[in-house]
Amino acid sequence: MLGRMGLSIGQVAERTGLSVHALRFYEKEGILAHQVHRGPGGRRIYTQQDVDWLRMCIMLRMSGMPVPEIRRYTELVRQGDGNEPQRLDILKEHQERVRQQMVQLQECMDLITYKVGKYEDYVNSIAARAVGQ
Amino acid sequence: MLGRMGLSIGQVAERTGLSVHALRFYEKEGILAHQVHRGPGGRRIYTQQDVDWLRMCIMLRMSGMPVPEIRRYTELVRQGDGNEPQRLDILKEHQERVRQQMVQLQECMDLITYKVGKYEDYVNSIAARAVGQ
DNA sequence: ACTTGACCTGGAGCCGACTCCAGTTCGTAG
DNA sequence: CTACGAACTGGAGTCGGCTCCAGGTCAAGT
Repeated sequence: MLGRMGLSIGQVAERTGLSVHALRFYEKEGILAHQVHRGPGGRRIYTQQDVDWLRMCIMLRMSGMPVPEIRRYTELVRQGDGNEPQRLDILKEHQERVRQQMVQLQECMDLITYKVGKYEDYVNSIAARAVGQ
Repeated sequence: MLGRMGLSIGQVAERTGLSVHALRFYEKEGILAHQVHRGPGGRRIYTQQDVDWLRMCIMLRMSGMPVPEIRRYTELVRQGDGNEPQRLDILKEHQERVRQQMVQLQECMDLITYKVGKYEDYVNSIAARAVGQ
C-alpha cells in the first residue's frame, strides 16, 4: 500500500514511536521540514526524510527543547540556505542547556547513589544480624 | 525574628529556591517528613531539618520523580524504622530511571554536538571564503 | 455490496506541577 | 495607631504537550 516510497501516518507512528495524534499535532505546530504530501482522499503520505527529520525533532524534544523553539529551527531550515548562523545559535544554546541538565542530573544521581549505598548497608546489616552473625 | 532556630516560609523559600506557593503546595501534598510547626498567629515555622529534607526532595523532583512517589517515600520515612527495604526499593527504581535518562540525554547530546560541529564547519568555511581565502 | 479498520478535521479534555487570586490576619517600624 | 509587608486559606487558573472525541471519509478484503 502506498507504494514503497510513501508511508502512512500509522507507519510513521510505528517507526518513530510517536502516536498518530502526536504526528498531526507536530504538523499543526509547524514541525515538519516540508509540507507533508497528501494522497487521494486527503491522507498524509510521509517520506523517509520526514521520518528522519521527526527522529531528530524527537531527540530535541527528549532533551527538553520546547515545541516553539523546534518550530523556529524548523522554519529556518524551511527557509533554506543563508541562515545557518541562526540555526547554529539555536543548537548551541540548546547544547548548553542540555549540558547543564546533565550536570544537575549527575548531582541528583550522586545523592541517590549515596542514599542507596547507605540503605543497602543498613538493610544488609539487619539481615546479617537476623542470621545470627 | 522567630529566634535563631526557626525559619519563616519566606526564609525557607530563599534558602531552597522554591516559591512560598510551592512550599505550601508541597506541604499539602504530604512532602514534609514531619508536620511543620506553627507559631502564634498560625504561621509556619520551619527547622533546618525541614530545609535539608526539602533540599533532598528538590533533588528527587529535579531528576523527575513525580510528587506522588516522593509522598510515598516521605510516608515511609514518617512511619519510622522498619521499612528501610521499601525505601531502598523506591530509591533503586528511581536510580535506574535516572540512569536511563542520562543515557538518553547523552544520545541527544551526541547528536546535537555532531550537528553543531557540522554547522560550525560550514559557517566558518563561508566566513573564510568571504575574506577571500 | 458491505464490513472493517485506518484515516480525516476541529475542538475539547487531561495531567502534572505549580502559580495566582481574593479576602483576611499578623506584627513590626515609624 | 496606622501602614506596610509577609503570612494565612481554599480554590481557581495556567502552561505545555499531548490525547481523545464526535462525526464523517476512504479503501481493501470477502
